[in-house]
Amino acid sequence: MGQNSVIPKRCRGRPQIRPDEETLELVVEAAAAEFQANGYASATMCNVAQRAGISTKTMYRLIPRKADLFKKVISDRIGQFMLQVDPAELDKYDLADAMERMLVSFGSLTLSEETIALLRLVIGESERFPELAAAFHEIAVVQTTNAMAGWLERQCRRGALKIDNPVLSASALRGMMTMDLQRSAMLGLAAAPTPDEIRARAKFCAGLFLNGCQSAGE
Amino acid sequence: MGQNSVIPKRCRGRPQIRPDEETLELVVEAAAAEFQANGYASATMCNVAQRAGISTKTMYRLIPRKADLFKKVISDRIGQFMLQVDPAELDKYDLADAMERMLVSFGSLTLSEETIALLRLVIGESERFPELAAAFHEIAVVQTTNAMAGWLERQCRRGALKIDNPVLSASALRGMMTMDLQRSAMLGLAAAPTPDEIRARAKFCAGLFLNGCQSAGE
DNA sequence: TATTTTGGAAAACGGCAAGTTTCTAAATCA
DNA sequence: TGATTTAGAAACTTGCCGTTTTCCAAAATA
Repeated sequence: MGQNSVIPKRCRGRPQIRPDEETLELVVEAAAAEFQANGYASATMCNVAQRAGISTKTMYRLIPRKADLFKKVISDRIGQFMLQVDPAELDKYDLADAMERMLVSFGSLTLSEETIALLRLVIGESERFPELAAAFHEIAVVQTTNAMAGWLERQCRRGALKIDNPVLSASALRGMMTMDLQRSAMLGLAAAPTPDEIRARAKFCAGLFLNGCQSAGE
Repeated sequence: MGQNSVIPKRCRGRPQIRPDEETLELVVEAAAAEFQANGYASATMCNVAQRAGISTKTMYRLIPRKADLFKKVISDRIGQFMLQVDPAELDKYDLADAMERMLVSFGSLTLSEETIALLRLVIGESERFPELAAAFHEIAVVQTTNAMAGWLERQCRRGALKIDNPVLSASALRGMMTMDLQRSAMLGLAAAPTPDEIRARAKFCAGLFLNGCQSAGE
């Protein structure tokens, strides 16, 4: 039985150049480029096939609908959005440094060229593909917010922070860190920020979040 | 000369039902609804004419290209984005209240159904219409940020705040106030927030911005 | 070599939507 | 009333694109 699945059952006729899975992978990569370059409506299946270096016939055998191809492109890429927050690792640093590091991770994730292109596509097509919008939100927003909120809560238990609503605080933190940078990039008005820019903004946001900016108390 | 321009020069033939300007206004409103409902690519000129209650012939006489119609819809609506920050008015309140009020104004502006629909359109079509993206950014982002930054700077001069970079701080403040709410709405996952929700978030953000959340100093 | 299976190029098909045109009715002046 | 000008409905043209199909060369087995 193990042998059956390993040994390729050679049959008559011209053999496939690649297994279908590999060809499909080529198609999905080509489609990602095409959709990102032109958006859903203006992307054409002919272009996708050309980018992939195969004929439309072969492409349609593997993935018969444009809408399905789009869904596959998006959902394959949504999986990248896991924000790794390792509390034990972060505990090695003092509070401000730890928060800064968390924000750098988060910023690098959400401000990459690829993420921004993906988000632009999902927003633009959220009417036509609401299930993609929901999936994106669940993974890229809810889960990363929860990861940050969990870390905040941990700091509260340690007595380092005093927060009533960690989820709300995490949401605010995300917003101050990435909103403007992400939107400028989505609108095509700025390149995705460099690591240095991300670090600088993380440092600023950590300071603001922890200390506020009121001069009265100082 | 004044009379010449006031007296309508009646000429032979069937008179227009409305002056062209009014008809064009109908078209633009109809187009706004159509674009918001379907996006640029899926909106059809036939639907626009139907919504406006006119024929395609009349519509094309007034605005010959779909792309031009889209530009007109968007740029007509970009003008609404002036954030009014009246320092004299805000000075009547204490710092936290004043900031809360400013954030409520800002939130009401940027989190309305209409603004969110507009932003979604601009983002989705920023490849095809980069000049619209640039105009939107200048008016809706740069100018409102500057208005907020100006107010922050004023508070610094009064000694109420201590801020190195008011523009960066304003950007952070905007982000924490609106990012998540706006994105959920843009993705179609939540309705635009109610005035109560906006007020609550403004209060939270003002507190966080002014005081931070570190418990060590308390 | 004959048969079988595969992939590619390109034509064909069908529908849709941008933009045009034709035809007719309405409304006004001479 | 007749000439003139305009609006609108609907048919039409045109071209694009998703999808299917045809035809043929390549590559394997028997």
